[in-house]
Amino acid sequence: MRDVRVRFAPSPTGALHIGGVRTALYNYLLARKHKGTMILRIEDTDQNRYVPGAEEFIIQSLEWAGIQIDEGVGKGGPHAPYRQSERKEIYKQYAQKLVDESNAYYAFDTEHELDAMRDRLKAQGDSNQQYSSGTRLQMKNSLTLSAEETTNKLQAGDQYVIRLKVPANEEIKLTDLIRGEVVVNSTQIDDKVLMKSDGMPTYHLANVVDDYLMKISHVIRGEEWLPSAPLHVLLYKFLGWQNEMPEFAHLPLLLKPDGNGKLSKRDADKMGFPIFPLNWIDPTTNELAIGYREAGYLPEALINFLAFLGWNPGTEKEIFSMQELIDEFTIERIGKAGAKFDIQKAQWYNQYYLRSKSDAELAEYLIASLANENISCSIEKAKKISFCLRERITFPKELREQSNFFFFAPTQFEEQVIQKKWNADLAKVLGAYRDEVKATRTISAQSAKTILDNTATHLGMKSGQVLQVLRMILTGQGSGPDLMMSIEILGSDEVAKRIDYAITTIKI
RNA sequence: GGUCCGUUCGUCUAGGGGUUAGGACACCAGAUUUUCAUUCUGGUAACACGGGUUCGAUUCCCGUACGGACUACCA
Repeated sequence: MRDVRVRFAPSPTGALHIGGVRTALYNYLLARKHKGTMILRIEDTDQNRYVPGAEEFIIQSLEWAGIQIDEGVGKGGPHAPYRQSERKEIYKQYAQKLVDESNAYYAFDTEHELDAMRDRLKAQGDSNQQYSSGTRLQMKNSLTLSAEETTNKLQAGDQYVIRLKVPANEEIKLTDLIRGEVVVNSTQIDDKVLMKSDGMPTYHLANVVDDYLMKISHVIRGEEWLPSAPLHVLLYKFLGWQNEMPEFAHLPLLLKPDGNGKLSKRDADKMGFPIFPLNWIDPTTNELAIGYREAGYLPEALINFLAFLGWNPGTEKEIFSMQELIDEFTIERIGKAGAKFDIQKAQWYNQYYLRSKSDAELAEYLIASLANENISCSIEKAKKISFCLRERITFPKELREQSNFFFFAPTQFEEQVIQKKWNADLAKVLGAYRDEVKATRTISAQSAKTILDNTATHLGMKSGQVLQVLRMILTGQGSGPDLMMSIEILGSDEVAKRIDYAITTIKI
């Protein structure tokens, strides 16, 4: 098997989409599995759609996701430059070669003329209105113009494009690693523009030339490219590179969660989940789209989730680190059908990976988010809080949200609970409990429990009768983490203070 | 419209000529937790349809339906 060299080749027309991350991931997994090379190539041949910042966004996103680039934009390498806009001259040579060998031709048709041709064919009831073997001789190009006219036009600086001369009625076969053999009749393929009038190549030419020059072994890309894959095969053939042609694998698409169609930013917004890996501010609208990172997803969770959208190891194991994915990954086990995007599964993965963090790691996060609000907290306390909350959270930010009562005493209590449970006897128990707690300098969850039991029993009650109210006056909430552990963290002084406040405030 | 690709629980999927069609997420119930969450146990739930081939088809073949992608001087 030849050296595995794969590329992720996005176009900087906006933020990198989550589907793009998956495509990059599959490329990366194959590269790492075979000790190959992962290349990042930027396909910026459309000057009109270029979005500033998109390239940096792509690089940062991959970095965050843990997808490492070995060669390419931002990294360099033996086949630089890796930005297609900087390789114009290279494409021009190959386009010229194709023209010289009569596999391509100059075309001078204006946009208006092209529209007219399509309208005419449509009116005739033609099933497809293409610039192809059937129609090219009715158009204005170097096949219909005399050599002299063509030369004159070129020299006069007339606008032109170079089109591929696709032969009529030839079976073009290709083997897709995911779909098997795909056969298309060349009559179905139109004479694709290879070089645009602005001197830039189109995707088709640039892609084939670069994949050849960069010695790409496997082209792993989205299914939307499958229809044009036969065209690419034809290009390899015309350029004499059929023996070096990469293997193709066209990935099933990520579909929207409800209904059908491919996943779009609109769907994600509607359902309330991120579509981009990182925060992205649209440069034209200035609108902020929250990224997976900022929404609290851990990269290992996202990667595990994404890997399983269309691929599985054939076993019942569902938790995979990047290294395990690399070890197990094979293209053969990629599914054929599109996968609906299910954010609930992503959340489940997130919860799993978040839980596998140590108390110290969670504490670090908690301290940082508290620091943003100028609230100080010792490492010890933060670790205890993390221990209490770790089983209760899906996202890191919940650590801060659910720990609020540790830092701020409740000032009001739920009417319903108080109305229902509060009475003179209970107040008496609470008063006694406060005194006992206050007398205990350092209170532990264990001692908090013992004291409560004793106090309640002594006054003819059961601790269970007091617990709900005690939670309410201590935390302001009807439910939450283990109350005795919470008391330990709060400390005896604070607990006494809060009970005191409740007793003096609540009047029945 | 044309070309290409696809179709197993609600979702992601395993499987494969004879299976109680397996797992995970979600959902529901019970247990644990004197709260909630967690955890544990259990449960509901799928081979798109019609023809072949075959002793037998969810699995192979052909159609149909449905869905998707593509059909630009966009990638």
